[in-house]
Amino acid sequence: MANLKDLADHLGLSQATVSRALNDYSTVNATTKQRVLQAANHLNYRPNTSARRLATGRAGAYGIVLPKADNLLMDPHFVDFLSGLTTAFAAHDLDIVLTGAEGIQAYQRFANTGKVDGFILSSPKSDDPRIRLLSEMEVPFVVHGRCDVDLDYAFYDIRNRSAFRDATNLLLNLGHTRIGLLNGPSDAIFARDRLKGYTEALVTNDLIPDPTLVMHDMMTEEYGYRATGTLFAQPSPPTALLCASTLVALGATRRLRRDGLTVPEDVSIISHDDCLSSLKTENFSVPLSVTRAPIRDAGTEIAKLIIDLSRGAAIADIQKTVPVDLIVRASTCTAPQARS
Amino acid sequence: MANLKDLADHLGLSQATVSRALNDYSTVNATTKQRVLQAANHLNYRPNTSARRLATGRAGAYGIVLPKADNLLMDPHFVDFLSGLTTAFAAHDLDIVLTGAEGIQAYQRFANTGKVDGFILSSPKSDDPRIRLLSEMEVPFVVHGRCDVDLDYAFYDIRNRSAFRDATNLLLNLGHTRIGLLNGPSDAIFARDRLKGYTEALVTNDLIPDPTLVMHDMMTEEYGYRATGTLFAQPSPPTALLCASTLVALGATRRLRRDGLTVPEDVSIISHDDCLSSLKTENFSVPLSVTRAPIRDAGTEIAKLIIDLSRGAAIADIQKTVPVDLIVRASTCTAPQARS
DNA sequence: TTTGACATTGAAAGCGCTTTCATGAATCGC
DNA sequence: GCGATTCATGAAAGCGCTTTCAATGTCAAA
Repeated sequence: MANLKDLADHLGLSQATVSRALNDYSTVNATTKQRVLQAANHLNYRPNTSARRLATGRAGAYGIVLPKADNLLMDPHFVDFLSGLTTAFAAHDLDIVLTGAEGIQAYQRFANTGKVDGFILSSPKSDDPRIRLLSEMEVPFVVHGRCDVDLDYAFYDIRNRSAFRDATNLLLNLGHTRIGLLNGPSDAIFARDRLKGYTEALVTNDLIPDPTLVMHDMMTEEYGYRATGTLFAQPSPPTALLCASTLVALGATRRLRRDGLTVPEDVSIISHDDCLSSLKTENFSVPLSVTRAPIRDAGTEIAKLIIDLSRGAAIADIQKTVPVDLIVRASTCTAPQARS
Repeated sequence: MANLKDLADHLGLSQATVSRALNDYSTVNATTKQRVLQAANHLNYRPNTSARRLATGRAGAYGIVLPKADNLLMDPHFVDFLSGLTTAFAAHDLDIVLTGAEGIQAYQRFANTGKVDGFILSSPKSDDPRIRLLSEMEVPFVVHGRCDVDLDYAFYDIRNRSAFRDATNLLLNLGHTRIGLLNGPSDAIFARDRLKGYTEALVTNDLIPDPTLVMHDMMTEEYGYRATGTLFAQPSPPTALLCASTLVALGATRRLRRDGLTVPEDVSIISHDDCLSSLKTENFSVPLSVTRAPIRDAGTEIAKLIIDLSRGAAIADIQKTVPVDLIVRASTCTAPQARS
């Protein structure tokens, strides 16, 4: 395994010029640069990352801290998110460092060791203490989602509120007046935003939101199944369902079918679709109408954002909220009572 | 951000002693050790990882290389696997480095830079070239699963063959003679092993395996749905189904229900269960009978294995094949034709 | 011919840690 | 009470790279 010294000796040059050549400094002669590059390639030279890091002070990696009892890692969405992240990082020769650790001070510990240049925060809580801590430490970070803190921070988020407002409106236009919402966990911001959009649409249409139609929980298949059971056991059950994820929608349809209800004739469904690669909504028995926002995109976008941020971009320029498509397929139709 | 020199100056000691104290050398006086530890804690000192790596030559991290167009990251199992891995690593203050890269030489590039001390290989192909490369490079690595190479390498695997043999036997004992197998991708070793176990059981019971009853594909929900459709469109459809994953089983049950078939009266189902945290088989409408092997355990075990391996354990001691439980729940019963 | 600007390169000082080797001081056996 | 150990510490070399600063040589301008 050749090192810089070997390479320099081999070329009869100083380490300095070789290093400069490899890092494409303009001050080094074009022909020597060529020579160096060739020799490096020939000797299969790879600069030692630790040495370079030590010299430059930059790690070339970004961290994701996974609390031990994390529901992040219980989340199939995380895989697709990671996928987007790593492909985008690969192009810049950056890595992502996954570390399991307990408590908020893990971030501090981690950043201070210089292992990473910054962090990516997933599933932020409403008043997430990590934001304050990292801001104070002046460590670059990008949040996937948003929080309720009066701090300026970089984030990437989708328009959850308008997405669910639009979806609700569509159902209302189809004549549905009792719409169930199988939402995500109540302490998640995205769930709160979706609830806002849903409520907003109802209120705008002079309907009084019925809290018994709204459920909150971790977005598993079973939750979809159970919550649907609960909703339809009510005296006046909904005629339409809004689901927070495709897995939830899957559970919901399973329950509906068990109970002899058909989609969309008896019940319309709109689900939020993160475009998980192992669960495609267009291939559902009844192709699902969805609010569509590929979570993979979040990964690739956040990669770009944190790179910009590390290069000194203003935080205000690293705040992105992207729109969500509403795709109508076969799981939505006119409400039963609105049909002749 | 204090460094070693600051700390040493502050204590009136040399960097050497402080370093030794922090690394718990026995040669340093107990009271000074105390003093150092306290001061370090007080000054919130964290040794710089790059410097330490450079000095020791060890990275304190293991790598997972994700090919760009990877189906690893399309796999919900991967999340649970990672979860196990990181929690086990956290206890040893090790990290995992995720890197996106194309081609096999990515491993070489990656190891040579000293970013990681070794690798974890997922979804090995039958004659996986990575094994040979890494063996030659003498870089520690543990394979999740097994390959068809005549090299000695460290691995962790579950007894796929006996698991599916047992499951098939159970179904045979219940009187089923036509058993569908919704297997994983045909180029995956685990799928091949499962097929072996399945075939073995049939042959042992004097049945001729019918290739039209065996399907291979990526283990998605849709695959379960479609393949089940195909199987039951046959002139003599199966009375039992063996599924390679819970997502596949989910798709299968969806299809069966659509086609008006009930589980287990019309069709018995046994699925392999990796115990994904977002999809629990015990909560299926009809609780699933399963061959059970938590993939999370694979993560925690592999973490231990690679640590041992790096410490110089013999490869022969780092080859683990764990048994799989067969759990009978409500999705299996006597074959229809075997009932009076 | 002298001078200054420019283009290339090298020497060497770090980056922050570990670890070998040397050095005193204290302790022991006899 | 003296050499031989043991204990505890410090000085300093090095890990492999980057980067500042100085030192060449070259060439056009004066």
